[in-house]
Amino acid sequence: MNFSENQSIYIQITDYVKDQILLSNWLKEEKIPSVRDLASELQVNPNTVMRAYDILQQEGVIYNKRGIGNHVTSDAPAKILEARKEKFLQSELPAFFKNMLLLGLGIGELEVLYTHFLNEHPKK
Amino acid sequence: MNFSENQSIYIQITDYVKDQILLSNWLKEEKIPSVRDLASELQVNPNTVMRAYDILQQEGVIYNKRGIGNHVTSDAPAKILEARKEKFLQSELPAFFKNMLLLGLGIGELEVLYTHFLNEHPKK
Amino acid sequence: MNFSENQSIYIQITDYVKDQILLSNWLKEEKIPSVRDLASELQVNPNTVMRAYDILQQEGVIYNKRGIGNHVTSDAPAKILEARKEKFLQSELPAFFKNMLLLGLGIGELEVLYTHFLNEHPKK
Amino acid sequence: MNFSENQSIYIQITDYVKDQILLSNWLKEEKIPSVRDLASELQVNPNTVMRAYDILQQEGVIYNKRGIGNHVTSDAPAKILEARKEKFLQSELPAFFKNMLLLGLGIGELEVLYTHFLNEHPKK
DNA sequence: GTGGTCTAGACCACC
DNA sequence: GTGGTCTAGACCACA
Repeated sequence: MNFSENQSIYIQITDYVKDQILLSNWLKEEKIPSVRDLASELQVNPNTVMRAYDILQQEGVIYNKRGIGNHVTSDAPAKILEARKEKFLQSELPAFFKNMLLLGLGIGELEVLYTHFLNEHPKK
Repeated sequence: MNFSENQSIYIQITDYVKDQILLSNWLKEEKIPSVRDLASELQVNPNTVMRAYDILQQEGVIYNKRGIGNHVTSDAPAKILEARKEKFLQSELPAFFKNMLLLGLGIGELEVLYTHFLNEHPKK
Repeated sequence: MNFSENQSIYIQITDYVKDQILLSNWLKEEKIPSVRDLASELQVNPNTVMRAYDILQQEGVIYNKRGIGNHVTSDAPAKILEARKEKFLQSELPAFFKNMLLLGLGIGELEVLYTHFLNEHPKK
Repeated sequence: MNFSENQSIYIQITDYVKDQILLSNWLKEEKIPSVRDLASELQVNPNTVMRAYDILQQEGVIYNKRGIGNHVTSDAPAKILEARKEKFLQSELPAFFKNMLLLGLGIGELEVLYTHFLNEHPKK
């Protein structure tokens, strides 16, 4: 995995885990990779993975069974999706609209660009 | 002004200055607020404003008349617009469309949200 | 049984066993559940129960008859009660009183709360 | 400061900070010691103090002014007191009453012990 | 084997 | 000066 320079690694790891869950690669109530395993897979220090797991636990996305490992909570996918939606509507959308105004882009032009985008990124 | 937690303050200040120029609040060849004045207005350390002005100078958005102050360059609005457009098309737009897909949002719903936004942010 | 997050499970198991003895659910010289049985009943790893039994043996609360199983010692209730009393008076009581002061709780209010508690936890 | 063996150091540091606030040694909106300063004062690694400060930030007890340092929030004392009260009523009180029952201690005897305690710990 | 804690030390962005 | 991130490595409790 290649990490972006703009964001701290542990945040990118939380996003990575959430993606795996949303993509159903890691299922509800199933064990996820141990701290050490994921660390060696992603080529980072175990402490960094630990920090990501800490955050995910606080967010209720994973939980720990002592001595056994971390597991996906049953409502993890819903929570993740909800949080992303919230963030999109609250912060990304207004910023996007503001940019449209500044750049003089109307909803009509946007639609053209969107159609373009869909053609280049067809559903699998 | 309220600063976001996610970005460094000096970057937000450069954006603020650029916004003022794009909105024609600060005109070409006109003097902009001194480092000290803007610092006290925005409630930040003068060094922070200084750093923002440094960057704006490097980008050719403002220039310094010794002993007088900083001024907007004559091609500032064009430059800023160009850069914003570039960034918008290259990185923001694809990410935005990707999120629309993820959240199952169509161009129709987007139009409704946009109309809403326009009503809440009428042009002066 | 629901285990607290704040304490290790094997400690909670020793407390559980001691409670059973104090409540006369498990009598002197009687056989107590085997490691496996208690483990499956409490939904924990047998090693964890084993560790708890080890400690209880060292404390002289239970003893092992080879090939037969663990039994409550004849002086177990007295020992447990003595230890609890000691701990209660030495550490819990002062901390409790200190908290009462901090929260401005008097002996009168405490009595009300205690009556409440008794109503919700009637003796069998 | 002497740390207990039973609890992780960073938790004890959060309690230490809360105590300072409750005792009005550190006032609302005032700067608290920097990570490095407190670390050297308490003879621990800066990372350990950092972890404590992280938690306190999440709890809304302190907040960070970038490049300047951490400060006590204005509602910190109320929050801390509220949390301690909650914990006392929810977990300490029931455990305490349960012990009273097991040890055959009535409210009358408790009152005697409390009077005793008050005599030994007079208000300053 | 699992996670959790702590240290030492480096480097960085920011003010 | 401030906090924040990351690494390397040790040690421990727990299952």
